[in-house]
Amino acid sequence: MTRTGLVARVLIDSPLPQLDHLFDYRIPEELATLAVPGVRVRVPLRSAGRVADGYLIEVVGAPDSAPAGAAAGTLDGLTADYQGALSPLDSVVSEAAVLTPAVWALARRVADRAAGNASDIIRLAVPPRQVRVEKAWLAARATTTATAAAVAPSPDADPAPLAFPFADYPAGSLDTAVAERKRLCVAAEPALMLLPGGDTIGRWAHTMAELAVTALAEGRSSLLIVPDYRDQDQVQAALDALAPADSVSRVDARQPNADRYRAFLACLAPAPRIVLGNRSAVYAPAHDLGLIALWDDGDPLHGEPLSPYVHARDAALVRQGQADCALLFLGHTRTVEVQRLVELGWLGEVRPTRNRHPRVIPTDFQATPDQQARAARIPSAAWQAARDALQHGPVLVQVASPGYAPMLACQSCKKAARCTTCQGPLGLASAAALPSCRWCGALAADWSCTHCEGTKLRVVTLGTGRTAEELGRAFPGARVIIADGDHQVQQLGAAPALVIATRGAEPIPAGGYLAILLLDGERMLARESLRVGDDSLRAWCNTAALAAPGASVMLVGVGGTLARALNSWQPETHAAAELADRRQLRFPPAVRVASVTGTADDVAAALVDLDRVAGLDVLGPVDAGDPLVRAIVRFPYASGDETARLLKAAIVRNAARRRRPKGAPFRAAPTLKVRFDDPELL
DNA sequence: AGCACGCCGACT
DNA sequence: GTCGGCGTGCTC
Repeated sequence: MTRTGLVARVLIDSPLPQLDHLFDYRIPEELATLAVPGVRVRVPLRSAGRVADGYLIEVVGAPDSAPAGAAAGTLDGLTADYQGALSPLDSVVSEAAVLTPAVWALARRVADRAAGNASDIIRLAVPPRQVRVEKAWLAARATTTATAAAVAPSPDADPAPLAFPFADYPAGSLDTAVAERKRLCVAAEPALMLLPGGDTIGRWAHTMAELAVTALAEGRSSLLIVPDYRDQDQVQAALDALAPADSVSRVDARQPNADRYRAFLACLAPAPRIVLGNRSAVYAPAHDLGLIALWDDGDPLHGEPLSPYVHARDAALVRQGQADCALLFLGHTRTVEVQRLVELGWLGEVRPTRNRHPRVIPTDFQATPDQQARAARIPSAAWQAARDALQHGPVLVQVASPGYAPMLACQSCKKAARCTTCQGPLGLASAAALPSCRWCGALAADWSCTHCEGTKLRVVTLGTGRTAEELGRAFPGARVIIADGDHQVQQLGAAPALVIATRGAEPIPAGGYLAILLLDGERMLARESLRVGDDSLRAWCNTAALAAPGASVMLVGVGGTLARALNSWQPETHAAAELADRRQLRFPPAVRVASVTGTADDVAAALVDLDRVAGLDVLGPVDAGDPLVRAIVRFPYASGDETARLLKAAIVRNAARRRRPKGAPFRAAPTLKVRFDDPELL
C-alpha cells in the first residue's frame, strides 16, 4: 500500500483497556494545519459512521518515510508502525491544544505504573470542554499573542519582593529550593498568622505561597496541592497578599465546569503561573514547571477515588522526575511514605529555625470533682484548663466523627454507657466480644445503667450534637459553636466560645485557641487499620497547630509512643518506628502491593505470569463475596513496572474475552479488577 | 462497547 | 447445498 503525507497518532478517549494505545490515522489535506499535538479530535473506529473522541498525541511521517522519533513511554510497540490501511481523521474539534506533551507523558507513565488507562488520568487532567469558554479564550489569545508574547514572557506586573522571605527557616534551605530543584520534606511551623487583610491562616499556607512567589520571580510555574477547599482558602489568602492576582489559577473540581475550564485554559498560557488546587492539580499544565509543593500528604483526600486510584503524592513524584523541578512535601507530621523517601536519601529534611511547638499535655482520666465534666468524659486537669481559658477566648474540643468506632448506650434512656468502676466508655473490641471498658478493660458482664437502671445495651454513634449537649452542661454559660461536616465554620473571632468540632472541621480563630482538648482518642485508635496511629497523630498535630502561643493542648486518655511523639513534637520518630515495623512485616510502603479481584479462574489466569517477577509473592486468593476472590501481590519497588505491565496484559486479555452468558441477562460478567497501592488494603 | 468474521445444526 | 446461531476478536 502506498502512503504519503502525515500520520496522526491518537489516543482514544475510552475506558476500555483494549483501546489504551495509540491509533494511527491519515491526516487529510484540509486538516493539515489544525492537526497539531494536543488538540481534541474525532476519529472513525472500526466501521464507518462510528466516531470516537480522542486526543492527537503526535504527528509523524507515514511509516515508509522517516519515523519522527519514537513515542516516549508508550506501551504500544505493536502500533508504532501500523502496517494496515489508515482511515482518515474525521475532524479536529478545536484548535485549542489542551493536552500538552508534558501532561501526556505524565498521564502515560502514571497510568502504566498503576496498570490503568491513560485516558482515565487525562480525564482528571483535562476538564470537560465548554465551548463558549473555549471560544472566548481562543479569541483573547489571538489578540494578545500578537502583542504581549512578543514583549516578554515574564509577568508584566512585578510582584513586590517578599518582606521577610522564609523567616521561619534557615537561610539557604527554602529560599534556594526552586532554583536548585531540591526535593525536600519540610516540617511546617505549627503556628497561625494574621494577614494584613484580616484573615488568620496557618503559617504553612504562607510558606507555600512564599515558595510559589519565589518560583514566579524566577519565571517559573508552581503547583500548590492541598487536600480540601478550606486549605485552598488559606493558601489563596496568602497568595492574595503576595502574588499578582492574574498569575494565580485555582483548579478545583468543586467549581462550576465553566470556571474550571477557564482556569485550566489559563494554565496553558506561555507564561509562569501559580496553580492552586486539590489532588487533580498535580496534572495541571504549567509553563516551565519549577515547583510542586504538596501539603499534608497523609490526608486521605489526596487519594484519587477514581480508577486507577493514583495518589497525588505518587503522581507528584513521577512528575518531578519528568519535569526536573523542585518537589516539597510540607506537613505538621511525616507520613511513613515520606519517611521512606527520606531514609533513601531521595528527600532532604528541612525544619523551622526555632523549635517552637504547642504545649501538649497527655492527660489520663482521673476522678473529676464536677459531675457534668465526668459525664462529658473530661478529666479534671483538662476541665480546669478549659474553664480558665474560656474566660478569655475560644476553646476547642475535638471529638471523633460520628460513625467512627461506635459507642455503647443504654437501650432505654439512650445515654452513653459508662464503666461501673471507672466511668470510662464501653465498647466492643470485636463484633462478637463482650462489652468492655475502653479505659480500664473491665468486662461489663452484668452492667446496669446509672441513669435509669436499664440493663440492655445498644450500639450508637455519638455525634457532635450530643457531645455539645453534654459539654454545654459541663461549661455552663459558655457560647457553644458546633463545627462538623454539616455545620461548616471557617473563621472565628477572638471572643470566648466553646467550639466543638470533628477532626478536620475546626474553624481557625483569630489569634488561636487558648486551650484545646483532644477527646475520644481511644475511639479514634479503636479503628482496625494499619494507619490509625499515623492518622490520629496527624489529626492531633494539625489541630494543635491552631493553638495560641503558650496555650495548653490536652490529649485525653492516650499514652505511649503516640503521646510522646506529640508531646515532644517529633512526629518523624513515630514515622521512623512505623516504617521499621512495616519493613519487618513486608507491608507497604516498605514494599508495593496490588490487589487482584475477579472470578477464581480470572484471578488465577492473571497470576500465572507473575511468578517470574523478582521478589514478588502472592497472598491468597481469599473469598471476596460470592463469585469473586481477591489475591494480594507484594513486590519491591524495582519490580513495579514489570508487575504493572503483566497485570495490564491480563486485564486486556480478560476484557477481550469476557462475555455474559445469555442465561443471565441482568448479571454482567464481573471484570478482573486490579488496584495498586490501596492504602486501606492491609 | 459495538460490530464483523467464522464455524456447526435445520431449512427451501 | 445454504441461512443463521452466537462464540471470538478487533477497532488504526
